[in-house]
Amino acid sequence: MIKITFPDNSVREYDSGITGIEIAKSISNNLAKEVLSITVNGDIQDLTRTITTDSSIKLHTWDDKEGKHAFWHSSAHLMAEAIEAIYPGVKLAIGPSIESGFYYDLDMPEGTTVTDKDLPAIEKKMIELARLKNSYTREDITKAEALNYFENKGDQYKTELISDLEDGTITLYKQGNFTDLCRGPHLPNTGYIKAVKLLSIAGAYWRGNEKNKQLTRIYGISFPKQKMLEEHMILLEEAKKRDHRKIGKELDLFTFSQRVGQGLPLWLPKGAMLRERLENFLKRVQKEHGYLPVITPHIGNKELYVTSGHYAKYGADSFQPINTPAEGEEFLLKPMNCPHHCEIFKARPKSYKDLPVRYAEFGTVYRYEQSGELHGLTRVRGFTQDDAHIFCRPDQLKDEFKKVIDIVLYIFKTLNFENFVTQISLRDQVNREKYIGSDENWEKAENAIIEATSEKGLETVVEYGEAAFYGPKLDFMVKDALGRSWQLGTIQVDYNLPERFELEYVGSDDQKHRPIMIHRAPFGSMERFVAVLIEHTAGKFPLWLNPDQAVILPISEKYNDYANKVADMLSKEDVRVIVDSRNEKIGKKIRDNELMKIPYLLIVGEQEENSQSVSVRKQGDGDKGTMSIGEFASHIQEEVKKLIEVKEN
RNA sequence: GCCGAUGUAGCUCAGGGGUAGAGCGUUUCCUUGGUAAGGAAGAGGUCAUGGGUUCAAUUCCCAUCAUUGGCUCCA
Repeated sequence: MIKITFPDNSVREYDSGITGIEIAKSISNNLAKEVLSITVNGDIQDLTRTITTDSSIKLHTWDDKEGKHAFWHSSAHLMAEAIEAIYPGVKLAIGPSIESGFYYDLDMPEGTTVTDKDLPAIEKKMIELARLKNSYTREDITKAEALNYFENKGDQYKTELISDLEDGTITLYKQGNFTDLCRGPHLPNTGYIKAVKLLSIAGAYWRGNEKNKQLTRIYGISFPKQKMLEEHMILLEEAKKRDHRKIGKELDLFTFSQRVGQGLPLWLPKGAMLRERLENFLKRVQKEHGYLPVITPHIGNKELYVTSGHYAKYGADSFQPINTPAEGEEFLLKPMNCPHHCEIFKARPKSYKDLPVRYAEFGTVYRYEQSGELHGLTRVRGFTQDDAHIFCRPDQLKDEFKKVIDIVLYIFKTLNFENFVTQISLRDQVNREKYIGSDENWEKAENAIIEATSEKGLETVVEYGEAAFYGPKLDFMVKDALGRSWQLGTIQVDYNLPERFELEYVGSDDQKHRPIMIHRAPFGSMERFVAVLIEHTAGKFPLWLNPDQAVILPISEKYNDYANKVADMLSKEDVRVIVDSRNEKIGKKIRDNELMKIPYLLIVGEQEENSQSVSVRKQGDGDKGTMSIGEFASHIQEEVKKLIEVKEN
């Protein structure tokens, strides 16, 4: 007998050689049906593996990510089996489960291409194979045997993967006629997979390197019940409705013009109003935190960027220099504000008593992003950073860094961004040639970030290789409607630019010292931030940000004059209000303005004119009764105040 | 930049080898209304651009541009 310990610390005894699925069955038949994988002493395994020693276990169902992982990973194998059956000669690369589903990278036989039209046939084959309920069976073989097997099969990707593995046992998984190199774990059999949807097809480089061959990647998702698939598809539809590109068009926020150029957004009046509100909000916060405004030009002499190191790093892939009538004179569209700000710092001598200085600018920068990478407002070629650079002494660094964290968190809190990931982006541990600066400075900078975040009690993930070329970063990542992650806020510690620009201050010892620089942008860029804000709110912006806070709807054209009078009065009270004076019935006006997501609809007709009032209707919430004009104005002011000030603590 | 898809009216889309359609929007007129679509008439398109095949191309083929799903990149 062996002792099995469960997550709640209860212990049961079983015969040695029991399997996970049998343990589940011993608890309840329902659990046995739902369980998908098992963790045994910290090791995720198949349910069908035998347990022969005292162990602590956890059974995973669809509700755990470990359970989904096994399910989707098995689905990837099932898809590969189906594809091998339909396209003989296909070579398989890798096929993992991902956060939402799975994919497989394939090298299609010469002359064969797969398009979305072929996906239903693969889905059908997968379901057909799933119904056979073939077991996923695990087999341990030696490295030599594995190499031999895949060489015979002519699968160079698998042989390459195996060659890189340590000597020793290698595991294969088989189901039906399909064998794959795999660590597992997998479902007991293919019958668990009841519903499959192949979502898209894309190119992906072998091992993620663009110098390698491009393979065909098929993304899919699968479920244990047909109904769950249907629900998931509805969810995807809902997410599409929140897409900032769609809402941006519907609400007249921004547009693009081919004639202006790709990736160069045009902010329409309503979008500009929204953005201006955000900028004013941040300006107020920054003023309270001791930031000083600066303004710099959109271009800079090429030498500026040679000094900063940006030219060597990005020059070839950027907008190319602007020439002047003078021989050999070249200017760059600015891709960064920091070199300009360094020159501002340098313009006057600084004492240690002057530090920290914090220069802030909504600086528009231009970067030649690859054409395939442009995406709505989230990835563009011209954008405005809510940039600031803090120049401080070493003894001030950590404290300044923590203050910036406070600003970012305050902003996220005010805007109800609750689901964000805080990522510490450090140097690549192996490839260091892409970074500038001394190891010593890098270590100091990296430690400063690690200490500041831990003292702030921030939950962070660490990513190596994600640092900027001049220093490590703390990034705040937020997801869009479709689950894609975008970097918004960023805080970066930099010892290098002060060196390159020979920045100095005079210390209390009357000696020259080098300041440390913090780059920071809480929004990241106005473009990207507004995009994510649109997706978070589905266009229902908080009252203090909405371009129009209220729209006045006259019952008929007879009341247009009164409507305009009300609009004037409210404007004087700083309420942003418009009048819908179209010759339409009131029902139509209500519908149209509800769809435009304007927070308050004010209906005015004979009764309101007589009593000098408005009939208030809240967006999505119906009739709120009648108020005097003054009452409504103070109601709006109160609501705005609550939204942006109560969260201060 | 790479692989795939897409490009028809301001927007959302249908159509299809014989030079075009719907709904919404817009314009004009009727209507002047009480909490999510009142009615009528009209305007609006070199079917992304450039080549090719064909008696004939918006439709088929190729290229370019743009958009888009990914990949790589992202100061």
